[in-house]
Amino acid sequence: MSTMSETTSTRAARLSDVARLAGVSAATASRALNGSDRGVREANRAKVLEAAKTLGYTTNVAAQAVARGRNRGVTLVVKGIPEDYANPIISGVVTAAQRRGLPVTITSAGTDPADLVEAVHNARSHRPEILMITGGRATDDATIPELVDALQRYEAEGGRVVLITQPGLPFDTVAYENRKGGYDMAKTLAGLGYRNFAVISGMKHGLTQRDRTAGFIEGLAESGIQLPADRVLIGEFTRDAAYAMTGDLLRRGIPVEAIFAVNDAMALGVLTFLRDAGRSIAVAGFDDIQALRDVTPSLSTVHLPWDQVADEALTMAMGPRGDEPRTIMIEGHVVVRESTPSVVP
Amino acid sequence: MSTMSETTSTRAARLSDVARLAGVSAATASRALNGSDRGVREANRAKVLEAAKTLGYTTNVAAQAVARGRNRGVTLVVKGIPEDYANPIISGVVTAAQRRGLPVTITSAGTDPADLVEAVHNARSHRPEILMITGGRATDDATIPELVDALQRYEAEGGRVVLITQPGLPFDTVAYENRKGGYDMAKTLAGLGYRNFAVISGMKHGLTQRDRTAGFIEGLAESGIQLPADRVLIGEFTRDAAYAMTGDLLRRGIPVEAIFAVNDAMALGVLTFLRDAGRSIAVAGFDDIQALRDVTPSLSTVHLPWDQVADEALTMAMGPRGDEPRTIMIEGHVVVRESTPSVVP
DNA sequence: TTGAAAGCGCTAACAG
DNA sequence: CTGTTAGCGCTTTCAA
Repeated sequence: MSTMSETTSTRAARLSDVARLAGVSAATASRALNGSDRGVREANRAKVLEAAKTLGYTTNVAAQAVARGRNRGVTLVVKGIPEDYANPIISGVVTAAQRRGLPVTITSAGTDPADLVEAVHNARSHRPEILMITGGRATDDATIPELVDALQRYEAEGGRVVLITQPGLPFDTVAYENRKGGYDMAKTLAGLGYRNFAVISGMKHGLTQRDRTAGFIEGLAESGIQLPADRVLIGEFTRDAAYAMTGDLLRRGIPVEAIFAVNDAMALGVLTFLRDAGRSIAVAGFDDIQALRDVTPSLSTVHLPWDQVADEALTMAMGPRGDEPRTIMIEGHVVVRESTPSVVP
Repeated sequence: MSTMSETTSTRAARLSDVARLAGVSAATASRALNGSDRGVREANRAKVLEAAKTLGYTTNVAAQAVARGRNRGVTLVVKGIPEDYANPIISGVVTAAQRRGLPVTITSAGTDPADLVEAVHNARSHRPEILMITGGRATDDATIPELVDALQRYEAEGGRVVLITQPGLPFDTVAYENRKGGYDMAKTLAGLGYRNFAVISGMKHGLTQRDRTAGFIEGLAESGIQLPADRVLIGEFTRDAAYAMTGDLLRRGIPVEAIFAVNDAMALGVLTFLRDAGRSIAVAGFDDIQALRDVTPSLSTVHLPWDQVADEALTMAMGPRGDEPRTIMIEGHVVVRESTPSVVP
């Protein structure tokens, strides 16, 4: 009668189906397919593998996770994927995990602090072995206690937590020498002959930008240059905000020779504004993200070894847990490119 | 004796713990916490919610998935995350799913066709409601049958599959009018006054680039311009390959006025090479990815509405399945920017 | 509206 | 090396 439309909702093949077809017990099939054990006779293993293939069997990871109590692999929580399309940490972690044969699951949290907490709750509900969190943190973040609580509970339950970028929380952390990077950049720019600076920075309470800015100011001071407070502009941590801030800055008519943006995305905004405005001012950034390598002029910045960051994080997560939370600091180094030509005679 | 180190490996709170604390049955707790039902007295619901909070309870999604037979949300399989850091589809899907309150899981497949198959197997093992796959496909891809098989099984088991970008497979698909885009671009460039062209294209059997190239050639032909076969260069589908290919092209000494790269990433490679070589030739791309908006000269390209693409895909996936696989074609439109100035007198 | 009980598909002792 | 037997934590009939 009815046209043979595919209403036939097959049941997915289960382990027991495979076992039956192979003529072994479910336990043996399990061992052959997913067990870390070696204990399966070769003949049986082959039979099971073949049965699985003809049945199109796929492990039900959910069931596996329930039985084992944990999900294999790492869950990476990233703040604001939609905005930050070129997040270098994502590809770093994916690559590093792939190399170790670990499945990675990426989940995106909104940019709001509360979103992060929610995303962590979600991630936790998947019971992954490793939970990695990346994205800046602010000192005035009211959700921190809640976040820490959720994470601590998670660790108490046997999960491993590694934070990237957010030092100061009681968990294993990989962070960068933001202050030193800013400091080095200041020295470098001073060495290049610049004297009049401005800093384009992000949210007032953001840890990352605060340290980078502080380091920069310190470096200038050591070079005998005082940075007036009104030369530090603060706004959103984005390219667009930086674009706008640069406009504000120039409109004030201050004779700036070089602008330090606390990250590359913002530096890009600065660069673009200057180009649009037909102004020629030196610009430096921080991060050295891949996505910017074709920008003109090429951007002077503080290079951060992203793959290494990801790798250290994973190594930490896979090793035994220490008595105390550890923090690995990654150093960057200044790379001078075209955006900051020497002005020394 | 022993320092009170945190060896206490707590068990994660379970539903039954919550139920006990709230003084109700597990069934009721379940209904209050995750059930779509309404049938729980308000007083009880409140008690359960509070108990869950004090216990720091998080649903065990794995167990939930086992019990329900499916995992809520969409799993997005992306080809080659590490390389393609600026994949516009990722952010589109994340955004669209977020808007609908659907959890998204992103998994990365290598660039090799076999990797895709493996990634699909993996994704399938999570039993998500919706499986979305994105990434180009080649006509000579030997793994297609296997891929189709895995996907069909998945659908037979009740899952929903949506392909983005890979028309011609028996699944619901969202694709772009690649041919038309290439065609329009050719007409546009011809209208701008260009006469001598070259095309920088990707893998020989790649569907996407093939269509874009074919459309472009057709558009030129209609404008009375024949494109000699040796003006179509073929290589990897990447910025770096395009960079190298442009070098090859110019070394041949052919008088090219405009280069059409089949995607923006490649166009970027072309642009950069030309800049490095100090040559001034018009360049056009395809995709209009966000990441390139600050490039100089700004890139003329075929704009594709990525968010709409993602949205259509999700709408398709959430609606009822049709008798036949449907394909939604998304049209792009040419955007002329600085990289292709008019040469008409 | 609520609870008891029977699974969901898999793994992990424990014998054999 | 292999099978048997319990669960893992949650949902979902089915009765009450």
